[in-house]
Amino acid sequence: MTETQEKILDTAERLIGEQGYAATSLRQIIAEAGVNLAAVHYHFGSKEDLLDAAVVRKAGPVNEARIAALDRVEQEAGEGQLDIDDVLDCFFRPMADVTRRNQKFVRLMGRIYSEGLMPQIVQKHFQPTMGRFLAAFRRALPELPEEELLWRVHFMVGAMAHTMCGPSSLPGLMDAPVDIPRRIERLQAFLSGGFRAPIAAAGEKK
Amino acid sequence: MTETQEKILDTAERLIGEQGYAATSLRQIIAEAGVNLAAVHYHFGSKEDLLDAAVVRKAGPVNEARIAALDRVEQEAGEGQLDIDDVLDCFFRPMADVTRRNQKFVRLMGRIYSEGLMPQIVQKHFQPTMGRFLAAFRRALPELPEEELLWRVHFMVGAMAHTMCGPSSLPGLMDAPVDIPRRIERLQAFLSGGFRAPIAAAGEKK
DNA sequence: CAATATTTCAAACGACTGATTGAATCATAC
DNA sequence: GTATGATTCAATCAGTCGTTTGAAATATTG
Repeated sequence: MTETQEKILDTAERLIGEQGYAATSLRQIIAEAGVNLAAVHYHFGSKEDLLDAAVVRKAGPVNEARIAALDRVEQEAGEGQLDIDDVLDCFFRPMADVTRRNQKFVRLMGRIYSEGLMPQIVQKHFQPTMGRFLAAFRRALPELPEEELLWRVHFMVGAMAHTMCGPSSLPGLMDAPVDIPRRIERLQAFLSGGFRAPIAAAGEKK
Repeated sequence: MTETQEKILDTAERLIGEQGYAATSLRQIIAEAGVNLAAVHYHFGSKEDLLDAAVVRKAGPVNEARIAALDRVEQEAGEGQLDIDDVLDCFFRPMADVTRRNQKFVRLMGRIYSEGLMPQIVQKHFQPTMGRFLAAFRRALPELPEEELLWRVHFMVGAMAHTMCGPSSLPGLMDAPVDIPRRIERLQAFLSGGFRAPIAAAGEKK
């Protein structure tokens, strides 16, 4: 990994995280990175491959740490039931850890999910981890029907993506200090309550 | 409101909702709407103003219905405490209602929030309603510190935006029938549990 | 019908997009 | 020291972007 490649990846990670993929041009990236335009295509091939490289560089270690933590928790549990808070912890703690060193990547991840324009990237880099965690959620919440479980994981991803993307648009949070690990703690507690909630009755009219 | 204007707004609502604002070009909109390119600028002024018009057209009635529902619930409660489920119902039921007639707008709303590139639009059209609901959430959850409450509302918006944006990327939900009102019921139950959850201890190390 | 106002149209504007080229520069190895 | 490969560079490609223009077409009014 040359210095040029790292400068490109760092800048792409930051700018795409802040502005989105479609709204960020290669020329803006290379200008702020201080490299030549052709270097992007020489090292990465295309704009889409650049995003892929930026994601895989950071997502790989995070997902490995998630799986490792889940392995540990599942081993401790043996045949018994899993605790939903432990599963959530396995999922969010590695993200909080990497965030302590670098706030930019988690915003890129939020964009990836929110923008939703690159399902193949989500598929390639996050789906295997998601599969493992879906199984863990099932074990932690065996009374939840499969479809309800999938939706609740979907809600979790949405809340996470929006939370990681940037400062809140709510008046009181705009100028709050950006303490993302604390944010993740709050999110985790909120999601824990959500996962434990009773299922909505279908078609209730009040 | 001429037929041309409606065709433009309908198509913009659909395409921007599906693809995002930056990724959708005016030429794609006018091609699918079957109108001339200049008509967009003649009727709306600019691309940004077009988005604004598409939002205000549908968001206005939804937010009015939300406020009306909240008025009713608050009147019934008198001086007493509000029920969080009632407040959530005031917020989500008008959205579910409009969704039963038109699924496109709620996806556009999701995009607006997710893309986060137009804080001024969110500010202009959603902030007044949000202010009323923040006060209601405070009354329903008086034991929650202000900052925690703001974050939980933020999580709610994120889960909502992601859920409204489109089909889930989770394997089991990709080909599920798109029953958005049912989706909203599930989301509401999930959020109810989240809002009631105990607050996370700060900096817990497990 | 004539006159006025509103709306539509094809054409073009300059700026910007992602991508490509071939020569220049650098590093490494013989 | 020179040959070889890897990397950087300015210049340019064809295409698209949002926006503007002025003339044609349509609708409205007197």
